[in-house]
Amino acid sequence: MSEPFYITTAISYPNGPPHIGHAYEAIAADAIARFQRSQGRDVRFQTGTDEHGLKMAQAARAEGVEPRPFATKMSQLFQNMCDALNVSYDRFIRTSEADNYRASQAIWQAMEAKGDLYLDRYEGWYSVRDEAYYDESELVAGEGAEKLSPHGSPVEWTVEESWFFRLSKYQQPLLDHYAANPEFIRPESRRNEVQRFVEGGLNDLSISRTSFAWGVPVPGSPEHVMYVWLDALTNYITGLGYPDDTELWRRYWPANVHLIGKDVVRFHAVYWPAFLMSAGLALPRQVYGHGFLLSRGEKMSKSVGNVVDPMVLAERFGVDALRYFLLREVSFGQDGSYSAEAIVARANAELANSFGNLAQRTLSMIYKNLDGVLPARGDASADRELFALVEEATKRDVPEAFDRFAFSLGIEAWLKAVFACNAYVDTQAPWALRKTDPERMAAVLGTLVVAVRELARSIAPIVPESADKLLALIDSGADGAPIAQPTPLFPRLELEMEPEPAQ
RNA sequence: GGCGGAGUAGCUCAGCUGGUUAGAGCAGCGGAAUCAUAAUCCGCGUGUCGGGGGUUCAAGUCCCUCCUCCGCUACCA
Repeated sequence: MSEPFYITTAISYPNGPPHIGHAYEAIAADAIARFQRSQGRDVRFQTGTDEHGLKMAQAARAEGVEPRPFATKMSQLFQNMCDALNVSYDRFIRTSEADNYRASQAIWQAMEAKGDLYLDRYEGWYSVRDEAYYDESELVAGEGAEKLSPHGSPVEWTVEESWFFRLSKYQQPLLDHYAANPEFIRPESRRNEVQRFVEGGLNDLSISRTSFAWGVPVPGSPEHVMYVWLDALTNYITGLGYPDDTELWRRYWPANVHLIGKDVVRFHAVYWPAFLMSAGLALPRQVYGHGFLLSRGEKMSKSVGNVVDPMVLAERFGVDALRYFLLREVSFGQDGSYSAEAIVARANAELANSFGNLAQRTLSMIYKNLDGVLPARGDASADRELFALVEEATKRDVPEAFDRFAFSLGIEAWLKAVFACNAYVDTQAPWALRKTDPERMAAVLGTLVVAVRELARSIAPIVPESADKLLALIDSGADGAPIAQPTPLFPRLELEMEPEPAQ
């Protein structure tokens, strides 16, 4: 049986519709999942929505509905997005599902049994909007005598009975784990940040709330619901059947990678492993904090009005063009920038012109000059050279890069092979051979079709729909049957004038 | 304030433990070709490697310092 590979995205908080950042993470995770499958790994891929907490309850109230139906409606938007973007998840999990309640309560009880939970009073300046308590010293002055959080939101003095988790107890164990597992937090820069943070000392963590009811009830304390991050993080093991000793659980835990945004690194690299240690469970092998997507170099926010709906982009440019752009343009792990011009430029130059046209000119010549029957590959030195080059890219460079999530480097290596194929077409000039040496023409086209097939397989994790379509056409001629007339794989995109963004 | 990262051709960036004339892609300019989605191929880069100082036979690559930007984090009040 092949080696298991469990990958998760962060689960999205659906108090608003999905934006391009959600799409980016889902697409990246999907590319990893598809790539690992192509390498023969037994992949399990989970994504979903994180639906509890005060902000969801408030968003529901603002629409005059109960939290649960509201969450159901919003969650559906995220699942629709994943489906539209060809995100090949095995499970789309919702933290409000019954099995997540059971798993969250089970991990709670395991932590409690360990003696790591205690009841205390929590008091301080609480910001509803930030969903966080602040120290007096962190507050800033607003208009008049008003006190505001560091983010400028109103705060009020709140006293709450709360369950606490002895996070402080895990400071050293966490540091030991980071030291023993250098790959636990990636990229390197995030690892350093987390390490400094933990070295600075950890306070115990308040992990229950009594001020609202939309959450997982705390076992034995029905007036408490769990801190939203606790049941959110639990989703990663809920999806495998925890607390039951299931086949999924034994096979896929610990996860190979939690793919997350850099903003939630602390929850995944500090709190989550501490919870797991407390509950006596294995820790994930890696937490990878990717960068943010910026709009023309600027942060996206509702107030600036530059928030991008991924579904609109997918519709306008095509799912594969969008997927390709995001993984090609952005150096994974770092922040990256998006613009319509950049998508059009990349998609046209690399997908439509370089690769799409290579496939089209190759298959079109076969269709027109060889009655659509795929010829055998050639064995001249030029053919062998091209092969060696394509193999080097598709069998070595691309997989090596994709394996460590270096998508843009992998795609670059892939492109080099595509360029080489186009150069080969030009120097071999099969259209001239048609008259002078038809046999050689067939050999050249045979060489090309094999190369194109390899290239399509290699890029399939990034642009699955187009690659599969091309592979299906080529494979339809595997047994000597004539292939159908090829049609362009990637459309050339137009950059239409768009109205000024709404202010 | 502390810690960390970044500042290299018009644009996006590679440049590991210091060593021949500092690289790639895009854009731009010139040429070739015409099978193909007017797509492709070939050729062309004299850049103060953020500023200054230093170590060294030799520094983009190490040290000091300054400037700018970003991330994490703290404190003052």
